[in-house]
Amino acid sequence: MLEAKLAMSEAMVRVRFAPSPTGYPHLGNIRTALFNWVFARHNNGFFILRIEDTDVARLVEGATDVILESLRWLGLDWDEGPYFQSQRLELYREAADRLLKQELAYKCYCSTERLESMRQEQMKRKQPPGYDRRCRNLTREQRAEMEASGITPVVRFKSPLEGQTSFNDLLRGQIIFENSTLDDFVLLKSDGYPTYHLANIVDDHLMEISHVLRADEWLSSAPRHVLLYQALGWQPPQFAHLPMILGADRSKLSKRHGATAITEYQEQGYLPEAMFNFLVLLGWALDDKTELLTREEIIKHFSLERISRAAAVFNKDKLEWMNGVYLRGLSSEEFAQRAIPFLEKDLQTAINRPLDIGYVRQLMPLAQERARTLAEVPQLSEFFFVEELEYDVGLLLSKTDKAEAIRSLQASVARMDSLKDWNAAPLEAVFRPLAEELKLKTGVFFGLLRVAVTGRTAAPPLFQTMEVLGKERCLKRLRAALDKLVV
RNA sequence: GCCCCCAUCGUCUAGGGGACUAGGACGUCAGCCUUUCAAGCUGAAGACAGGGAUUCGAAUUCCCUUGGGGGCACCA
Repeated sequence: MLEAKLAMSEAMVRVRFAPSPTGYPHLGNIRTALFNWVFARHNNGFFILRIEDTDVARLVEGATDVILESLRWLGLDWDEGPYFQSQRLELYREAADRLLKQELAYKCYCSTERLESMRQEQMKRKQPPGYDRRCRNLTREQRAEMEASGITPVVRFKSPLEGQTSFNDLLRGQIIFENSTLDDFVLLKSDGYPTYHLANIVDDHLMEISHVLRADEWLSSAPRHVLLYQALGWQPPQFAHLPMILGADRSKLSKRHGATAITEYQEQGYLPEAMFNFLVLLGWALDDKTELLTREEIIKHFSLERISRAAAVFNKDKLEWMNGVYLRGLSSEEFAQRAIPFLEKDLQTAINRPLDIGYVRQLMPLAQERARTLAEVPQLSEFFFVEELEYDVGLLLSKTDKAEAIRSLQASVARMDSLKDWNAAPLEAVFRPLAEELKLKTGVFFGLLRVAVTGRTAAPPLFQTMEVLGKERCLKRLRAALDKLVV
């Protein structure tokens, strides 16, 4: 019984996403969250959210909210948390005290100025920068002296001076570091807050995290973490360092790369389901051909073994394509629902709000076929809403001369006037023969009508557009076009 | 400078010794469809970084070089 329980808890997957609220999460951060979440769901495990707010100086107001919002947007629900490290300071202090007591850590009184100039000097001499361990072996007297001078010390870890530290990375195999390349890093800052290294280890242990799936950039500090686990006598979790997502210039994603915050993609009209699908494909693939997968399929098939080791460059074109596919896959009702906020927000202010929902529903399918993002919908459909079309007369005359355009439009007005059944099919049944009568190619004639009716040369199919616009609007617009030509 | 990771079309990737004249997707180009646009369909161009080694056989294994990335804070 006990054994069964042990085996079970051993197999229990508990992963965490542990962002720091020093900025808004970008694609890379969220991809890490997503891999953790999918891994948890695949294994019927737990996905834990932990906010690593131990840097008081760099804390960004509202960042935590944006983190939560980003996760919610993508449907990455968490089973525990959010925990806040700022509320757990006592735990880190206890761990640091223990290490101090066991002489596995020591207090360091060096000033930041000294450390800075030391680093400068090391760089100048092309030496690897790192703490020179001046305080590592202070005598009792020296320490008393420092304490007396009122300096608030930091606590540093006593890294082993020789030997190796290694661990098995689930993606990369055995990773070995020479201890001599590690310096005595800080565990506890002088403000009483822990550094990432300490807090991370304490929490991962206390929260019984089974797998740490984090970005590649952490690989270099992994030996410090392993050493810390050893010093504290704890079993380290399994590590997997995920490939990073790079910007188009192949460097680490940062503010420089434009739309970094994931919430901006929401504003730009991307669907969370498309983003989810796209993101999982950045570093993971099911097979040699599947690109489109539902969330359920992803959960079902996800595995660490199929994660690639190489960093990936974010390819926005592909995201856009995929978003378009998801957009077209929506029911027209669903599409309308999602597009309406964008219409309300971006349609020109001269257009009355609230919009006529019935009318919106009618025209949405025409935009749905063409949009790659929801943000494009207002632009694609604006001509449906404006009272007066604004366009250059020249557009009417791009394929015909003036006399012919006038003659054609007049004939069209006459036919329209007498048309009872205002639908795409009957409209086409009227205008196709009319083109023949006018001795115009359909391309030319329909092109003329298109400009008159939409003010553009590129628009949804003419007769469907006319159907949605309605007889009154169409007549009005043809007459407006005639006015433009006659004047 | 030191340490670590990585390396297949422009980009995302499949490939885990013979099934590879290296597959798919985005993008690009061409054609078809067509009242324009979009979508769709068909096709084309496009990659195993280089050099050694192992092997009957290497995109696949090993080594070196080169290239790219990351780290080296009282930041995470």
